[in-house]
Amino acid sequence: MKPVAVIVGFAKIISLLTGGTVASATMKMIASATGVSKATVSRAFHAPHLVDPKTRLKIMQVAEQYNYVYNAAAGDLSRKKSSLIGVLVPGPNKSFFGTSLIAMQDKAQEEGFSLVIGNTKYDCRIEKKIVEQFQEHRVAGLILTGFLKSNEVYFYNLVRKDIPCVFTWETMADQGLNYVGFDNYDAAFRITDYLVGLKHRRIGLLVGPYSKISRAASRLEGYRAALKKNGIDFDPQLVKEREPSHIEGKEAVKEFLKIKNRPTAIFAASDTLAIGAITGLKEKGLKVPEDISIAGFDDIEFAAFCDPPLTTIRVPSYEMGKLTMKVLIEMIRGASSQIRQYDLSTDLIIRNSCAELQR
Amino acid sequence: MKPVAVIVGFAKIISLLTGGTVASATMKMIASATGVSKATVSRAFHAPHLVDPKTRLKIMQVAEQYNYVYNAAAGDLSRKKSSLIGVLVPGPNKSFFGTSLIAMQDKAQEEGFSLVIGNTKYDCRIEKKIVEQFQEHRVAGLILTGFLKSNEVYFYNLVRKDIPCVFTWETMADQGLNYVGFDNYDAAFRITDYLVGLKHRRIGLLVGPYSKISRAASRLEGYRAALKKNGIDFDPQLVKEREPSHIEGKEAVKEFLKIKNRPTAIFAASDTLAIGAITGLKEKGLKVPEDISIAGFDDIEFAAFCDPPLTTIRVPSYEMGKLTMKVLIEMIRGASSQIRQYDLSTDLIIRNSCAELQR
DNA sequence: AAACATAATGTTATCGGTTTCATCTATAGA
DNA sequence: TCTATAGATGAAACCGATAACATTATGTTT
Repeated sequence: MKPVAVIVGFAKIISLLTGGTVASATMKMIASATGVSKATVSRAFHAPHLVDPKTRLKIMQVAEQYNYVYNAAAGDLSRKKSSLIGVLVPGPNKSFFGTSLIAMQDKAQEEGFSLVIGNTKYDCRIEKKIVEQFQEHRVAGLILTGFLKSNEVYFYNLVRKDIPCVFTWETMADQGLNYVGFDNYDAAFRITDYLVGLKHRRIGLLVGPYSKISRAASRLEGYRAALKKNGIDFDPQLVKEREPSHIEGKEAVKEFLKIKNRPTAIFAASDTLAIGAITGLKEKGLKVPEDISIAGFDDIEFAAFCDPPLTTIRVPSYEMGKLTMKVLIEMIRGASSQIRQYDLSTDLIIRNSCAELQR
Repeated sequence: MKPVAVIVGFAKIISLLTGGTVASATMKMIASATGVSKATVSRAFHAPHLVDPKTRLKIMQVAEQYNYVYNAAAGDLSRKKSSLIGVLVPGPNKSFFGTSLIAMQDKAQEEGFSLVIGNTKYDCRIEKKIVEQFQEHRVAGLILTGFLKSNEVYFYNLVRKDIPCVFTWETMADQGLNYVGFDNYDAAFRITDYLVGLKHRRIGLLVGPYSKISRAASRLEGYRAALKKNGIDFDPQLVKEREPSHIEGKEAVKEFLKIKNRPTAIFAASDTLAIGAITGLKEKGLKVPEDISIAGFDDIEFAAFCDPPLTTIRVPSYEMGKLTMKVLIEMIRGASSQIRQYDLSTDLIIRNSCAELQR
């Protein structure tokens, strides 16, 4: 009853042909089989114009026949270059993984680079270990989604070592750092200000690990600045620092409810956190936005499909990923070591999770 | 007004210390600086028990001082091994990227492997190109989320070449193939059967590119089998083959509505497609599940948060990713070339997007 | 004290390419 | 016809490590 037909073709081929191991061919082998030198074979691949078309053709045929596969490690070694690009990803950030990373991958592939990824899990020891792994692989360049503050000293080494680095998902104050990001501070400011515009004055903030990650810290600052501008006192009680996951959001929101004079609106600085918060609220029998307003950050694909649809900040994840990779590759190739800094713009997306405060 | 404080520490360090390029040190340099041979340095790192503790200490100090970083390409070359694992990802599958890939990454890291990822975009030429890139990098092993049917002949080469390969996200009929998957056929069968249990007899199927991807083909087969079991004739009109994206789902569902004697339920063989379909339906003023039932597949994180919450099949993405990587690494290390096949189980998750047919 | 095992280190070939420099044709210009 | 020059190829060093084998120093056994 199972759909065997689908796979049978493949199965047959394998069972027919499986046999002894085929030791992989080398240029040396191709060379002697063709009757030329290693050097000529090498040229035939990477500098065809330097070799007689006839010779080249013969080499290619022999290579084909021997099932030759180029050895990138050997090539990279002797050429002192690398076709690997390291991408350092923060925690299991869905928004990042889902969109920016794909964009980077797409672009890298087009340009003949392979991506090596590493996930820090917000742990600075892991972060360090991964960067070391990257360096051991002599990556041609590095993409960093910010860095953990505790590793500052460490990171200066990267820049100093002339590994092309570009930061993404945040802007860097330093003039000497390349980045393709957006203004986290400004975005947080705007959405908080929007909430105040809806008459809210007790506004909770549910934010990522700002003591570790400057991106999160900027959002906190933006939030504070918006309060200040509107003459609202900052209340530390109203700030909760959580890792951006659905479950953390759900639990944190319940703590907000316990505060006397509880917030009438919560700005969750990631959609995942926001959606978790909404669930938590529903469990407690509260309605969004009637009883409490929730705003998110990221505009992940599903922000528009949850109930209620989420008011949030749209971050240009795909464009950012693509541009970041583009810039990095240009740095890797180009001689120009000019500093490149791009600030992409974000949008405030108003849906239905925030309402004017009724009283 | 900007939060400069956050980054200023880093900035200062960099501006203070940025200077000339540091040529990266080699074992040879460490050796001569320490007054020992290259071999001893190599041993100091990888076989410390073979070297006098005092010598080792001195080597380590010198290495530290010279800021030495091991060169993996060179090491891999001479050792004829590799610490890279290739992961071939199908299209921009959020569910995969979001969860399985993270799991793989976590596990790989623990074991000292780096991940190289490639995205096929459902294009068999790209798929081939990526696999070639992987081979050029001499990846120690390969994780394949199925393969495009058009590349069958090509893939036999991989298996034949003794690159450890494990397939994931689907089961393979062939006895000689390693996989960690789940039964797509069975899962599709169950959810379709569930729909029939709700009295539906006109059930649409919105499925991934089954002519390219056997995983999708299995879901189609499961759907057909369930219909057959219940004595319902298969109607080709009710099957739409689409790439799994939100937008495709939204548009495809509108075509379903144009069919005379239109379906009363739609099984969308991916949650993304299902959520897109729900949006499309809402746009047309139809209610889910009152007017039409929608079932999904994957149980992505947000399936529980859309409106209405989605009835779907839960796929153990994280466990699958972790186990796949575990199996692969065991294959890479272990001498045992025993075939490993794991079928993980899926669950039918009933939420509110499907209702009994009223008439 | 001779014989031998063991520990610590050095020598050298090798992995699979790239690249510089030298060599050898073949064609063009004088 | 002789030299200049470009075109095609080869020889060999090198990239940065590893590992088999050789060597030397140290300690143990009888």
